[in-house]
Amino acid sequence: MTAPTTDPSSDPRWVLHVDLDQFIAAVEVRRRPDLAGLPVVVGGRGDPTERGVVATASYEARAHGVRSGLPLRVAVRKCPDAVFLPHDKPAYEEASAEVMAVLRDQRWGGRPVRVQVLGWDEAFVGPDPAVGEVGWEVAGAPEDLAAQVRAAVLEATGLHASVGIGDTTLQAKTATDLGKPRGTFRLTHETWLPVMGERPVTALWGIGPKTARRLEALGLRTVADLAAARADDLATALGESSGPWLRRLGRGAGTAEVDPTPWQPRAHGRETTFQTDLVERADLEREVRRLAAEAAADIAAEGRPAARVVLKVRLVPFTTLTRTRTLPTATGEADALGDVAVALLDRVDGLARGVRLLGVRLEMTPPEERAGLPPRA
DNA sequence: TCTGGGGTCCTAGGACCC
DNA sequence: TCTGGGGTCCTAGGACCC
Repeated sequence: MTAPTTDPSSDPRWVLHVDLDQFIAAVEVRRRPDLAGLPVVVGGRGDPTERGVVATASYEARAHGVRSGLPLRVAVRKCPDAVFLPHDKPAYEEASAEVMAVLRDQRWGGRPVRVQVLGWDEAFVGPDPAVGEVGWEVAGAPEDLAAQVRAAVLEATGLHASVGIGDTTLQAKTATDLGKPRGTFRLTHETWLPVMGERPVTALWGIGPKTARRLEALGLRTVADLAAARADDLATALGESSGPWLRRLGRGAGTAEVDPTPWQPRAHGRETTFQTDLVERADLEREVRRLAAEAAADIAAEGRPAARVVLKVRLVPFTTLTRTRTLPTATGEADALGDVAVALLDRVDGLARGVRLLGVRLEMTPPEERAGLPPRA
């Protein structure tokens, strides 16, 4: 084994992050071209008088202040002329599969690229490491692969994508936002701090408002602040694992490695927010059993039993809590899992206040280790 | 204005054991 | 009899992402 490259600036490797523009809204417009150019809001059952939030808004609707996560009832006030559509999961899954197939068909340096799927509408795409260091440069610039990918996706699916290029996956993911819509943007070790340094830490993948507030208490507001922070201070304030990880985030650090291993889910769950709060015990039990049965069907499709059952309850007005039971023996049997989930209801106080949401999550036993390999390298 | 549904990972505290 | 330290498992909650 040779030592890994220690000087990142000499490393020729890079990686792309491909992200579809307003994916869900774009899929809807693709099958209803008459909606092109109109404000389109997708979410819930498509009825803005109901409980629900915006999944995706088209750019025309965003111009009115409608964004993901906004309650539909608020969205309709901000943009009364918008077309409201129900969330159609199977349609988006199918469109996603089309896009990922196009990405996997791409070649670079004479070899198939590697694809790491991150969600319905985004993936890392990188050259096969076997292309070799010389080959990376000979094969061309990353901007060429970015253009190739965007053109291929558009031609095959009619959907527009933006692409970020980075020396690390974090840089690539971050760069995509700077290229949107329908664009390409590149970040490198050299340009990371000049471009990102003065931005707030929430611009980083994995830092939300809560972590930002904790960092601000340490005097760290910008990406540059975080990059220059003392590792010890971060570890003390935010945890042995999170502290060092945050510092690496600030520096745009990491690798360009794309992991093409298919995703192995750890759990499947189902949850429902009721249009009117539930109070009756019989209604609660019926809904818990329904959710458990649906989640059981999901794990049965994986061919793996459940090791733990988690019941989630959102009480009126909006208090959310969970109750968990680790099973003595893993099972996939829907009725038995329903019994466990219903029994967990007894460990919740305050059900009489009314229940806004119920959820059942089934955590699966780990998948079989591949034969011939030691467990957990 | 009133807050979805699908996930993952981390942390902290208590129980229990040696 | 005044009290260590480590490891593991379990539970609950928090935070984040798409």
